[in-house]
Amino acid sequence: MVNEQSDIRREKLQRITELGIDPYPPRCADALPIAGIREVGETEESVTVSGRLTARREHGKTVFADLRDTTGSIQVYLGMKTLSDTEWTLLGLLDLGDMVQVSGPVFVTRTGELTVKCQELTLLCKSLRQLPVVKVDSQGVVHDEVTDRDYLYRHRCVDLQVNHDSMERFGRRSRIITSMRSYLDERGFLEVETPILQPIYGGAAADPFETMYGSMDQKFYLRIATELYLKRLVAGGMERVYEIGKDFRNEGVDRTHSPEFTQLELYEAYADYAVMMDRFEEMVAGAAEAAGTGTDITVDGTLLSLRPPFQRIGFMDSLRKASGEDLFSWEPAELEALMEEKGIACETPDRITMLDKLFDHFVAHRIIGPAFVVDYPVELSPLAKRKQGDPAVTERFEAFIAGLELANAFSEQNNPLLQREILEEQARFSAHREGTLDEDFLYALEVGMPPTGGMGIGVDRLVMVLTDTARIRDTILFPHLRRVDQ
RNA sequence: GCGUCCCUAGCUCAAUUGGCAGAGCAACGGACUCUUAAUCCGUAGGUUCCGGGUUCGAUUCCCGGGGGGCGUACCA
Repeated sequence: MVNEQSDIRREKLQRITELGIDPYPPRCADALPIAGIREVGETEESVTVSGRLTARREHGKTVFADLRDTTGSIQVYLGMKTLSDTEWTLLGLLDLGDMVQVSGPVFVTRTGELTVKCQELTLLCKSLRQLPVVKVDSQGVVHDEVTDRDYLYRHRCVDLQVNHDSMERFGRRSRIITSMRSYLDERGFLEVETPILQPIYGGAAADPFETMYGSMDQKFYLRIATELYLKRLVAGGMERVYEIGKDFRNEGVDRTHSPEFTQLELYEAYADYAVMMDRFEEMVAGAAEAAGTGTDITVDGTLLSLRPPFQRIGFMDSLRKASGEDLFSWEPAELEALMEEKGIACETPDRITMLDKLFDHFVAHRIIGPAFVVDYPVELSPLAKRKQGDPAVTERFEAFIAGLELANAFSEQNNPLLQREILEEQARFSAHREGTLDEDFLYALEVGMPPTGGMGIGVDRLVMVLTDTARIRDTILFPHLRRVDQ
């Protein structure tokens, strides 16, 4: 489709080429980051800076332009007298969005703006698309901010350029992940990669994406968790392992759920869920520092502290307190009546599922935290060990911050006979399973896995908390959108 | 999946009861040698998401489709 705006830019491109200028040169001279130039300040010496043209203010034989790179923005002064004829002509053919390199001394204008006086102008890349022009006035008010989420998600390259917050958020995401990786690396954890395509899926309860493996003529699934493979590695003698990667759950999308999301799973031999609590506390505090927020953060207007130790909340206790009833002694029919009264839907109204839903309703989403919910009923925790002295509950916790479930951890079940029994039982009742046991996982447990603590951390959600972001999609660079046929 | 709201120029948004589709920014032409949402004069820019229907006439009302936002459900 022909569009007048891009026609104009293509024409300019043509004229630039006719000037003997390569609009897409293969390389350019070394340049200082803009932040570096701001540090140096005024100087007679010539500096070189590269960036994208974001604004232009013309005054006849003089032009002021703004140049931006990842480190910041700076004003450039371009005068007809200080440029060659070709450069001056080139300047007239530049558009907002073009990338250029300028060289010259740095001075301060009458109005106090640090400015590079351009004595050499080089085009680095001609932009053929007109991007939205977002302006910020002297009061700091943003004008014409782009708010069309569809447009921004479909063209993240535009979002990153016009929305400073977005660029900032993804920078923080990267630093958060780096800090967690460093934390684990420094403690002797081995980063590994396990299959994304799996013949049998497991490690969580969720609908999988299915695919066909052509040359094997077999159905495969995109993993819903890395758990069962990582435990195989612990059984094999990799005593400390972790994986940061995508899991895929063929489920609905909402503010806190993305079908493709990033999870960090780690397993530590000779440790238990109490050790995992320490790990979580330390990693979150470290990630907060890396994100530049420190441990006192604000999420959706609420102040909270990420300084360890985090609060412990009993699953059953908290439900008892929050509901004012001892729901654990209730009959299923009574629970069902309460569910109906509260308007909580439940497809499989067995006692334990209902208790879990009631917990979500009364407790989970209201936990500001940070807090560890402990003592989960065994029925909800098929891969966790039972608590000594209280076989009704498991050595498991879920970590909550600002109402979000951020982590799930337990002392891993390593009794192969018990694990088989539980998984077989599970397979009989769970709608999510197709009755396929992961025999190779059980084989690994039979070979023998030492006492082990394991944990999964929802990375996208951690980023949400540490960047005060309301939607998980805003922490994912390329969230899924329906395909639109053009 | 269900409910609800939205889709108009490159971007942000108008358009009375159903009556000539408009503005700001960006773009284009011109003026201007320290501006910074630069300013001033002028110009162009539209499949009103798509397809039907009602009507003399549809951006507006109705039906169907597409995409998105929000809420809700599913997600040990």
